[in-house]
Amino acid sequence: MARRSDHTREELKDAVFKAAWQIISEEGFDALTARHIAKQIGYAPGTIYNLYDSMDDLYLQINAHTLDLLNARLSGFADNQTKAVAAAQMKAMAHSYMDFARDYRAFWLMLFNLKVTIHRPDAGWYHEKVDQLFAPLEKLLVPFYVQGQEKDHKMAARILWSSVHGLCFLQETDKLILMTNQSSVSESVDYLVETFLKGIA
Amino acid sequence: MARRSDHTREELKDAVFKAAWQIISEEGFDALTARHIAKQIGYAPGTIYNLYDSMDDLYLQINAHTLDLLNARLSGFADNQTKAVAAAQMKAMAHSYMDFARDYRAFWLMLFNLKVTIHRPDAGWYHEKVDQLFAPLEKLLVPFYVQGQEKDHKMAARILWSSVHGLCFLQETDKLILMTNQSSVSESVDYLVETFLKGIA
DNA sequence: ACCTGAACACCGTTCAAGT
DNA sequence: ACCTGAACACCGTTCAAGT
Repeated sequence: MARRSDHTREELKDAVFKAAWQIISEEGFDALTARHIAKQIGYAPGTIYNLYDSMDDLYLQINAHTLDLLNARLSGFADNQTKAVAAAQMKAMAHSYMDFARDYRAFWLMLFNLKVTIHRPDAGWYHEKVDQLFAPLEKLLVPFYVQGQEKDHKMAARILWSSVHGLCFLQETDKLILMTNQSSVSESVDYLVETFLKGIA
Repeated sequence: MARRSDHTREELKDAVFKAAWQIISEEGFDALTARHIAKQIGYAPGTIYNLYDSMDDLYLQINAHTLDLLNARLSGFADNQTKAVAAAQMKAMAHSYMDFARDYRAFWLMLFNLKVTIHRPDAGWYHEKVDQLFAPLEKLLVPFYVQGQEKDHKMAARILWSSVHGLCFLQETDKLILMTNQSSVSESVDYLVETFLKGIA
């Protein structure tokens, strides 16, 4: 059909992204296929490959946007407080993460999909977005470490982050049946944060 | 071709399982397809569906066997020790888990593949295998809790387990770039166990 | 009774051909 | 220059037909 003048390249790329986002939120991430998107936007499947390198590329762009949303949600916590306040903030942050996982379930799951690996040479920008996740937690941990303990401080942020994620992930994906009743997941997260902070105090 | 008398049903089912296991270990879990297995054992794809309900069913059987291997590896730790000995045992157990993840990488990853969900009504036996994972850690935590703290005790086992897994998973799948150098992952696990135990002591 | 293999409804990706 | 859509090489799963 030759070039369609009704959309610029950027508009079209955005239309693909938006269609993909909608498909995922309505039907889950495994419903995201090139043919499905093509039908949605009224173009041929091949067109998508004019705009994105591959479906994995598009998948990565989606994940990047999810990380932006997550970073925005986690960056609103105050820093440089007393230990007690910081502890409360950390709990709130962990719950914020769990809420995000529920609010954006399909997108959050995609971040940990084994199908997609990020070993492409140009994915430095993606790893920077991932690194941003640690910053707010590191700030909250400031009152717990003195100068000269930078290594432990950084390590603690990553450990605590991984731990909270581990609990959240195993719970949400039903990979482990961790709890008997619903409420005790957040109870566990609180217990984890409390215990960990008591351990480093 | 009618019935082939060269194999009993059980032998054939076993052949499918073994072929699947081999394919996974040699080419990764995404190489596991019905057609691939069929070619390997010299049967038609349809035959697999005589022996297993679906590919997901076979997938679940593979996971079950992986859990058996994991349970076997983690069950060899002594219990009812002093706190100090128990702490050392817990670290060793955590490292054992990380070693298992590396030794059986493709199989271990399958346990957490989002593609497969275990919401089938007859999967109680599977969840029992999963529950077994907590038992050895619970035993090691005995010296840290007194009577009346059964709830915290059980919760602690699940939290610690999830935390170690979280670290291991994010590291092994490159989902987060947690560490700068290789050695610090096990360092982190040690720090986690130490800090957590200090927190509950 | 067991196994086949064609068939159905899908995939991601490519690329010659059209406008 | 852009888009098509057929083509290629795959999927999981089913089931009439053969022995």
